[in-house]
Amino acid sequence: MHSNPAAQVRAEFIGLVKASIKGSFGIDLREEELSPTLSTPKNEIADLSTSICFRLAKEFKKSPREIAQRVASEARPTKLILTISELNGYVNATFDRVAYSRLVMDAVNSEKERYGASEIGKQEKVIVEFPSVNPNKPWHVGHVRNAVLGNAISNILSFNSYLVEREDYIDDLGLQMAESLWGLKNLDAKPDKKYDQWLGEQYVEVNKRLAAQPDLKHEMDLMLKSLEDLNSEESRMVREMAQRCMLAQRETASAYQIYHDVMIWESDILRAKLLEKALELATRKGVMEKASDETKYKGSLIVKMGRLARYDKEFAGNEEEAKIIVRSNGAATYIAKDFAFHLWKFGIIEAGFRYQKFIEKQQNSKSLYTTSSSGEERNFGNVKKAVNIIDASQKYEQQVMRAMFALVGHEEAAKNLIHLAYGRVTVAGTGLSTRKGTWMGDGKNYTGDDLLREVKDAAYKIVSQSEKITDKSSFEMIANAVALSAIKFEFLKFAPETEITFSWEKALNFEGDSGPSCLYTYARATRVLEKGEYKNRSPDPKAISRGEDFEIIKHIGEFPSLVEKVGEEYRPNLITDYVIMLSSLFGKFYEKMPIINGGDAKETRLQITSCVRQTMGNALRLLGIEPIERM
RNA sequence: GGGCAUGUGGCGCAACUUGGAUAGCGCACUUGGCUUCGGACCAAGUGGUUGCGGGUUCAAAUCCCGUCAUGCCCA
Repeated sequence: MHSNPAAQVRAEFIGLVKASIKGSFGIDLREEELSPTLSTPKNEIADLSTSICFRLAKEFKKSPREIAQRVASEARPTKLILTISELNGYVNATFDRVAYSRLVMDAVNSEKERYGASEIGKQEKVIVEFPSVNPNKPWHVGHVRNAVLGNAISNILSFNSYLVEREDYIDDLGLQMAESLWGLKNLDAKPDKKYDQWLGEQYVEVNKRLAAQPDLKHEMDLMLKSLEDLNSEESRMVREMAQRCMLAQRETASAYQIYHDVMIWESDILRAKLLEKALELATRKGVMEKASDETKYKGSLIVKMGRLARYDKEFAGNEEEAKIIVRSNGAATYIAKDFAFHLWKFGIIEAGFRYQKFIEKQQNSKSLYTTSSSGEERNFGNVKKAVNIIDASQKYEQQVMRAMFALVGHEEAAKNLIHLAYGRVTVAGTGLSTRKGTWMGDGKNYTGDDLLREVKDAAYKIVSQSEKITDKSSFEMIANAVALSAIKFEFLKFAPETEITFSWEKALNFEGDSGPSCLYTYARATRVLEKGEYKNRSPDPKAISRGEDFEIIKHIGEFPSLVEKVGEEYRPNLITDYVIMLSSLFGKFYEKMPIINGGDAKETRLQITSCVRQTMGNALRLLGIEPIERM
C-alpha cells in the first residue's frame, strides 16, 4: 500500500464532522456528501475546512454559524487533528503539527522514489499513442509539445499502476509519402544532412513544384496508387525511405530522452487487413451502410448522423445527414482507418502483427519494436484503455470514432478511448506547416533538433560561468539537463487545450516559472544535505513550528492525491504548478529558517530538506525531467 | 449554416470538470536584501467590475441562458 497523508487527514476530518453532526442533529451524512465541501483555507485560519453547514442551514432551519458552532464544539479531536473551530459558518480544523509531520516524513522516507505512486491503475494495460509524426520530415516544435506531453502522461499513468505501452503510429501510405517519394526519384539531390531534415526540406521543394505545375498532381496520384500495392517497387522504396527517416526521428526522441515500446506502420495495418475486418463488423452491427443512390453520398459507405447523435448529442444539430466512412472511389477515410486500428488496440479484432526490433537497446535499456512483414509475435495491444495525444483539430474525427465504438456495442472501450486534445503551437501568429515550410526559420529552424541545440547553447553559457561547478567536464551534461528541463517545462506548464505561441525569447528564459528554477531547488537542497552531513534517521518533527516549515510539510502531503488526480484528468500542468509552489515554499523556508545553522532544529530542518528533494525529484521525473545534483 | 475551444492586472498563464472565506503564479515596473547554509533566490509594493448582459444560489471566474470577439473543425 502507498501512503497518502492528505487523504488520510481528510478522512479523519470527514469522520469527526460526520460524527459530530450525527451527535448534534441526529443526521447521518454520507462521506460523498461531505468530501466535496472540503477545502484548504488560503490564509492561516486553519489547515482544512468544510462548508457543509451552509448546505444544512435550510434543512435544519438554523443559520450556518449556529450549526457550525455546534458541530465544532461537539467534535472530538483525532490522532491528526488537534483543534476544531468555527468561523463565518465554516468548520475549521488544525492539524496536530507533530503527528502530521511525522506521517508525511515517514511516508517520504519509506517510499522514497515511489512516494506519490498510487494503485488506481490496478495493473491494467493502457496504450499511449504519440507523437505519430509522418515519416518524411523532422519533428517541429509542435511535435515536441506532443512528444513531451505523451511522455509525461505515460510516466504519470505508469506511476498510477497502469501497465503502459508507448506507441508511435507511422503513416507511411498517405499522399505526403507519395510526394516525398516522387521527390526522391525526380529531384536529383543527395542527402547531405540529418535524413529527416533533408527529407522535410525536399518535401517543401516538391510542394513548390506542385504549386507551379498543377499537372504534376496526376503523377502524385499515380504514385500513391502504386504505394498501396504492397508488392510494388514503390512500396518497397517508400518503406526504406520512411525507415531511414524514422531512425533520424528516433535520434531526436532520444536526445529528448523520450522512448517508445512499439511503432505501428500503416502499411502493416493494410497488410493485416484490419480495415476489412472493421468494416465487416460495422456493417454486421448495422452501424455502417451503403448510401442510397438518391443521396449525394451515392456509392460511399456511411454512418447516418442520427445514429451518431444517439451516442453523442454533438452530432445532433448537424445539417449533414451522414458521415462518410469509405468514399465512392473506394478510398477509406481517416476515420475508417483509425476505427480499425483502435479495434485492434482494444483486442476486439486480431491483426496477427509480426514484430522486429527496430532499435536493440534504447538509452532506457529497453528495445523499440516495429511491426513488420515478418518477425516474432508479441503481445502488444489488447488494452483496457487507449490514450491518444493528438492535436485539437482532430477532435471531431476522434469523437466520431468513439461514437462508432459505442454503436458497435463496445461502450466500455468507447469510454476508455481518450483523446488528449492539445492546442497547436504557432510561431508569431502563423501555424507550422510542414508542406509550406513555415517550420524552416532564418538561421535556425523551428525543429526539435534546433530548439534543443539553441537552448543548450544558452544554458552552456550560464553553466560555464557557475562558480559552484569545479569539474569542467560536467558542463556539457549539466547544460543538456538544464536545456531539457527548460523545454519540457515550458510545454507542460500550459493547460493542454491552450494554444502556445512559440518564441525564442521565452524558450531561452530560465527564470521564474521554469524547469531550471526547479532543478535549482533540487540542486540546492542536495548541497545543503551534503554540507549538513544529513543522515537518514527516523523523523524528528518536534522542532517544526507553524511557519514555512509546516507549510512545506502540508504541501508535500498533498503530492499523492495530486498524482492520482492528474492520472485521471490528463493535466500535467497541475504538476508544474505543484513544483513551482514547492520551489517557492522551499525558497521562503530557506531564507527564514537556518538549516545547518539551525541549532536544535538542524536535524528536523535537514529532514524537511530531504523530503523536499525527494518529492521534487519524483515530480520532475513524472514530467520527464531528470533532476541533477549540481548546476 | 452547424459544432468545439478560448476570452482572467501592461504581457504570458493558473484556478472552472466538483460553486465557498481576501481570484493565485511568472515576466515587466518601483524599493530593498550577497563578509553568513547555493542570488537560476528572497522581502515589500503598484496594477483586476475574471469579454459583455441576464438568471440560479446564503455564496458565481466556476453552473444555466443569451450575446460579442478570436481560433479550429464539419460539407
